[in-house]
Amino acid sequence: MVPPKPRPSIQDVARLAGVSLGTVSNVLNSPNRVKPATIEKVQRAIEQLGFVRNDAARQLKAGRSNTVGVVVFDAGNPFFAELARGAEDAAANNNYSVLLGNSDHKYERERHYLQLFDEQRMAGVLVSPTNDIYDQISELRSHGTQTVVVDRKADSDRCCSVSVDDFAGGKLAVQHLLDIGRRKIAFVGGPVTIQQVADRLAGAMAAVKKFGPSANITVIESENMSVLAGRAVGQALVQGEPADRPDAIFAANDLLALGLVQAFAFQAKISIPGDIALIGYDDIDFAEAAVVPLSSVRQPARLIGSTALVMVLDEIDNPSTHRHQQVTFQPELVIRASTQVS
Amino acid sequence: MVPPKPRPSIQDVARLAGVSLGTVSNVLNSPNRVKPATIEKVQRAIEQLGFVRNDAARQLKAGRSNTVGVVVFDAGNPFFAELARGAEDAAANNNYSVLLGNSDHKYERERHYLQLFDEQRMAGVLVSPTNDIYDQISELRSHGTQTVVVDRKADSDRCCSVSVDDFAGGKLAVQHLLDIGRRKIAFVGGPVTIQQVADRLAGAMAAVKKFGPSANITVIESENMSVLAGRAVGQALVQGEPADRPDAIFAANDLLALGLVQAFAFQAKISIPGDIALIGYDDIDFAEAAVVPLSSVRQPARLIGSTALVMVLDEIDNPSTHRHQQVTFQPELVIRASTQVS
DNA sequence: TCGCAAATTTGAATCGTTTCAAGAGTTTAT
DNA sequence: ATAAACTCTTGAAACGATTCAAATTTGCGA
Repeated sequence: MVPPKPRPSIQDVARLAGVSLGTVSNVLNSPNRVKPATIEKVQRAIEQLGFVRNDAARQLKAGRSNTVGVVVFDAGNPFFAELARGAEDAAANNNYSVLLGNSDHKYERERHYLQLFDEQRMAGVLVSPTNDIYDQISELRSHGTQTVVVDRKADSDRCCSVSVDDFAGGKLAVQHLLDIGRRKIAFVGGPVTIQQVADRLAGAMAAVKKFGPSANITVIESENMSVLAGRAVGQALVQGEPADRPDAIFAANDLLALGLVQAFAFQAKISIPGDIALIGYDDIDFAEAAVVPLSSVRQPARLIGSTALVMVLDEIDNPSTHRHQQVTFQPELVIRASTQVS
Repeated sequence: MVPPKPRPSIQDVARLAGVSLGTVSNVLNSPNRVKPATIEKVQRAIEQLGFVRNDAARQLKAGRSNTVGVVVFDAGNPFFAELARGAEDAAANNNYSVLLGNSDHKYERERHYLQLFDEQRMAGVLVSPTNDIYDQISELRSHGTQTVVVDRKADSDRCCSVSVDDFAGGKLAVQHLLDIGRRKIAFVGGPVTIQQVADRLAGAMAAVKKFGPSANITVIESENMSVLAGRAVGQALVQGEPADRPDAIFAANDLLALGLVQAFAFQAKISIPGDIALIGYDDIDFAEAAVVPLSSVRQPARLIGSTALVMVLDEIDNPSTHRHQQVTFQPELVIRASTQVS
């Protein structure tokens, strides 16, 4: 059993290479100032010792890190996975790294990650906040960690945010359902305490209201936003009176919509879009690949991620000239078979 | 424009509270040694200044961090998302944090994250390696960063690994297809250079071989392992001669299988399991929720993650008594409608 | 009131980098 | 040959937390 040998430091490298520690540091950080022959010597020593920079010491001296933390509440949701990917791409282009914390819908874990990122003096943080996390975000910001809110418009103008206009998205979806002649609309989603759900619903209602009294919308609140929850709602509809059924459904996300598709398609009880037209939200890969390819409202997930990252970097690099901004992307209607009456 | 005020240090807190910096540190780390009244004073000062510990300094002194890095190649794949979740749960129980790096199938990014974790002196690392990353892992290990390989058996016995017996899984799947009377089996998956795919295929072939000459298996190599790739293969089968079709398919993962389902179900060209029985791999949530609920081979993703994390912690905490081990979980057959001839 | 042990508090030393003024070598221009 | 102007290299001084031996205070019994 060898005692864990201490890792070699820049000192050890310097000693082995026969130079001073300042020179080793220069080789690492500004090789142009060092004579090529010396670089050679130092690099040989680095290799020989297996030296790896200690980022903790480096950060301590520098005062900040080159890493941006991202907190999402469901890393498994394709939308967030895509968003994170966008952030990573943008970071890679700027010599930053992205580390992901998955809060798994748990408030406590979300706090934990924000605390961790604060202690680690992350250069910046991207966070898709649950409802009650705002005070902690402003605390983070007041400590000097630049933060950008994603997938939701920041309440105040004291911080940047990148989001998609969920109201417009909801309106777009329902407008489309009305356009193809449906009048008895149902909204499936929940819990409505989630801001995004509430906004999409509000948009949906606005569309119906604007259309006039011949159309109406009912709200079916689901347990959560998963495939299984969607299927449960779908099964209830299948078992209910056909006369009570809506002729079109707007689901608050694609997972729900997929669950509905499955419940309806099972033994072909309800035809899509014949009996019920169906539109989802997010346009995840599975939407296109469903039995009945699913119409959806596309959110530019990747773009949201990369934009947010660029914004946080701007805030980091130009704290004095930086102006906070709320970027809101417009969602886009994607029409597929589930709302196409041939 | 205020210049970014430097963050308060433990020194500032000490000054404001009128105690020495050692006392502040004690309040933070061993409050039992400090008089309650003093704790009170110090905490007030901490609050007032908005002091947050500087993890870089703490790590520098301590020599190691409380964070475990996890590198996965597709954070969006439900299997890995679940694995990460398991790791996070186990970490949370032990006062560790987990940070996720998504390599997005890119070799270069995988290297980048391993390098980053090395520089950050992560307590440990969990990594699901692509084929060519082994030398870098052993480098990591030789630097003293404890590493556990997940979702793949480590080549050498010099490091821990947690995996699932893919050979057994493949065998299980095909044995089941044979059990329900199918003889003309097809394997869909690819590229076969992926170790996991190769192992599953080998298991499948072993099952057929053991059964005897009345059964046979053909390999249909897919572009990749996505839903779309599965659908492409499925469409080719739909368009081909019915006589050439297999009577059962084993897909190397559920995404492929879902793609096949969709191609077959479209206009009900091929019935499942009537014409072709179908079994997937991974048992992701979508499998149960498919039009035809999908039989699959379940991998205990969450358990893999938590086990791996516990193992890496053991290696961290007891470097001298720690024995490397290769844990291999057995996969489990999950039978659903897609292979049930009623 | 005094003495001694236990309970608190102190602050210098340390971790491994980066920075930067100053020193040492080289070259170029006269 | 000498000054001026470079190019390289050096090493002490941070950064902010933890540790720990030493100093100080407190509590208690006689």
